[in-house]
Amino acid sequence: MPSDLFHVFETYLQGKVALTAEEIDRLRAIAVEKKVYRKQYLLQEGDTWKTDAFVARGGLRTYLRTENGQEHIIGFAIENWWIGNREALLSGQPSRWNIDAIEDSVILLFPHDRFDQLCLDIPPFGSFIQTILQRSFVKSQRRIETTLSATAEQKYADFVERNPQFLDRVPQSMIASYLGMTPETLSRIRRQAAKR
Amino acid sequence: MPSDLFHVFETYLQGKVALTAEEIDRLRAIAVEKKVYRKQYLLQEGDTWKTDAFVARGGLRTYLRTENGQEHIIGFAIENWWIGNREALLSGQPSRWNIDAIEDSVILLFPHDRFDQLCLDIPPFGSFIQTILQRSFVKSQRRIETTLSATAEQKYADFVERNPQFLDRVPQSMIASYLGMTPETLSRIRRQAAKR
DNA sequence: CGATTCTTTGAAAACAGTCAATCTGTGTGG
DNA sequence: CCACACAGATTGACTGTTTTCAAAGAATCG
Repeated sequence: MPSDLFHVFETYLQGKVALTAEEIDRLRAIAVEKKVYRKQYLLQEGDTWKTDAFVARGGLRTYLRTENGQEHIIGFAIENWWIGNREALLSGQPSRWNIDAIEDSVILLFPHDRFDQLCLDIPPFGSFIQTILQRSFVKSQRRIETTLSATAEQKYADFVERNPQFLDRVPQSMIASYLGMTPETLSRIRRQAAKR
Repeated sequence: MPSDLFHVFETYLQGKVALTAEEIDRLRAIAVEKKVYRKQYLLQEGDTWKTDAFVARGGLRTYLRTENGQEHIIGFAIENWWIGNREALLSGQPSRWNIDAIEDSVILLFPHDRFDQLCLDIPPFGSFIQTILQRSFVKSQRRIETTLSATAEQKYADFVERNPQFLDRVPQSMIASYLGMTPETLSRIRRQAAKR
């Protein structure tokens, strides 16, 4: 099995931002490929996080584990998504989150210092990344909205509508966790909704 | 009453980012001061939003009104905070949120086009603003965490710890809305917590 | 097939929401 | 200065939803 998945990233960039071959080479030069098999960690709480990370293949989850052992899912990421922990990256502090693989995955890791430098050196790339970040922010605010205003059933309907790509790749119990309810509740809600 | 509160913004910038007098003048040149009295709107759902906005005085709330008339508070902002609707700003679409004043307030409005240009023209300012945005993102993720993992009582304790500056300026019923509970529930929680 | 993991179901308990009434503090007008 | 109105906060009784705990059913994988 060949394992150079940088081309996935190249394809992703196409149509999103116009870069020269040299510029892409500069990105390639700093990319490190990392395989994370199912149930393995990409990041564990307590560790530091100093990279920008792109999922080239597979799927992962980011989650918080509380003192009493409960896991709360912050988010999912599959191929062509960015993943990581902005808080730990900006603060330099140990991560409070965990990231592990739901499927065998391949991640491209870009050391943050160098990545940031490339954002400055290649303005179109920099503003592209900035847009990605701002969209993440908007998404996270949308999630807060839904959390505040929607019933459990509406939350699930909203998730199905906005994230159909996860439905068949993520266990239902993890979706429940992401939505802030127990697996039992989600199961019952689905039964209710199916009746219509 | 003199009404030039740009100096509040200047004071805010000091120590955060080193700008020359000319650079500050360029910011001043595009700033428009707007008074928003208590209960008046800075932004109404359906309107477009094309500015970056800095609160020079007073306090405001951002909230979502659902079909059945319920209000859900997205956030608060007081002097020295930025306020606005990034989703509407980025998309150009009509706002789904409302922003109104909790106290008589004065806002500095920077037309987004020109503001963005200044971020490019004055790199230290640009990266300062970028940092602000990233911190907002991190904050919003923190809020999601708390929503998912904390009990009602923990949510309130967390709010008190992180946002003491709002406690004596925002009605308790609005804090309840922000935390995703009814005013009655918050009242009961406070009584419980006081017993210890 | 057997083991493991995930989902579903049921019954009881805990929790938060609703509705309605009362209480408290603030500010206004007579 | 007092009386009143108003907004916000509290309290109680009740209802509805979600969680918890336990067990049984699917589905998946080696």
